Amino acid sequence: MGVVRKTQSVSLVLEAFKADSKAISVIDLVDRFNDKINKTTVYRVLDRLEDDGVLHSFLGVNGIKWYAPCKDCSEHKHSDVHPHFQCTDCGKIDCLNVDITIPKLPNREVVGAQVLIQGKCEACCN
Amino acid sequence: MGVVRKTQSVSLVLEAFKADSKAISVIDLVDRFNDKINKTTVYRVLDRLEDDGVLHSFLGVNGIKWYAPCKDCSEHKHSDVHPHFQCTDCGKIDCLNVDITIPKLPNREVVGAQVLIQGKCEACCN
DNA sequence: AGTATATTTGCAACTTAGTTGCATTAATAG
DNA sequence: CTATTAATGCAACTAAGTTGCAAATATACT
Repeated sequence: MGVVRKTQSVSLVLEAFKADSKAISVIDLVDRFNDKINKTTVYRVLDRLEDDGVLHSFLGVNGIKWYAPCKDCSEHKHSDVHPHFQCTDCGKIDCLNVDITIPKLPNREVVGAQVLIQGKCEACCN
Repeated sequence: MGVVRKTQSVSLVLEAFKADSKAISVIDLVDRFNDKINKTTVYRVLDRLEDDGVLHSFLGVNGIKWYAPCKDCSEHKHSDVHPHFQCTDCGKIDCLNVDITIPKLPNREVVGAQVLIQGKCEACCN
């Protein structure tokens, strides 16, 4: 179901994620492409790529949207239960390959969770 | 150090939290008091109450700011490691009295974490 | 290749959450 | 009850994200 067309904008965005394979904030992407892709288009491309299971999104410390490449996400079932780590020094975000166990909650039906761990990243620890 | 004066605005805001003791979004508070307290003042009162360790803040699903009464938070050391639960049906948020264990991360210094669990709340499960 | 169709894009204008500066008001100390 | 300092209201602003619509472009079909 190639709902997502391989346009120039899509290629550019995907290249950005291939380059450093970390999470990138929408703001950063909009800024990075501000002479090549329109702001609105960046938002829409990211939206489509998320729908297609290529990227997944989450919120950083200030409620800013970030995207990262999906590894184990399929189009319909996003396994977004992995935590993200945001550095308080440089602000960069990594996806962590760790599983966080969400406790069973009586009388509640859990469908997902967002975990954002804050601290100093590997680079900033030196 | 009574840096926070007991003004009318502060009393009104505190009453709101005493009333239902759940988390309340800033948007809700601004709206609730829109004929009694100026929007800017609501933001500033919440800010001060958080500094004083009376309330703690966190972000809901759409990056909207929420506040909840602190139980074990002191003025200088906020023990904000408890998770929050946001209902996907009614949108309300509870503080959970559960501890989430953050895994040890090699080469990183963890200073905190924000955990937002999503699902159906007790009321909406019936 | 050339054309039809549907998706994608750019633009401008808008919405919404949150912030800032500054003059006025009100709480507390003395 | 006055002086001092913190708190408030207002208006204007910032920044992230959205919407509608006309123009452009990718794909499917012949």
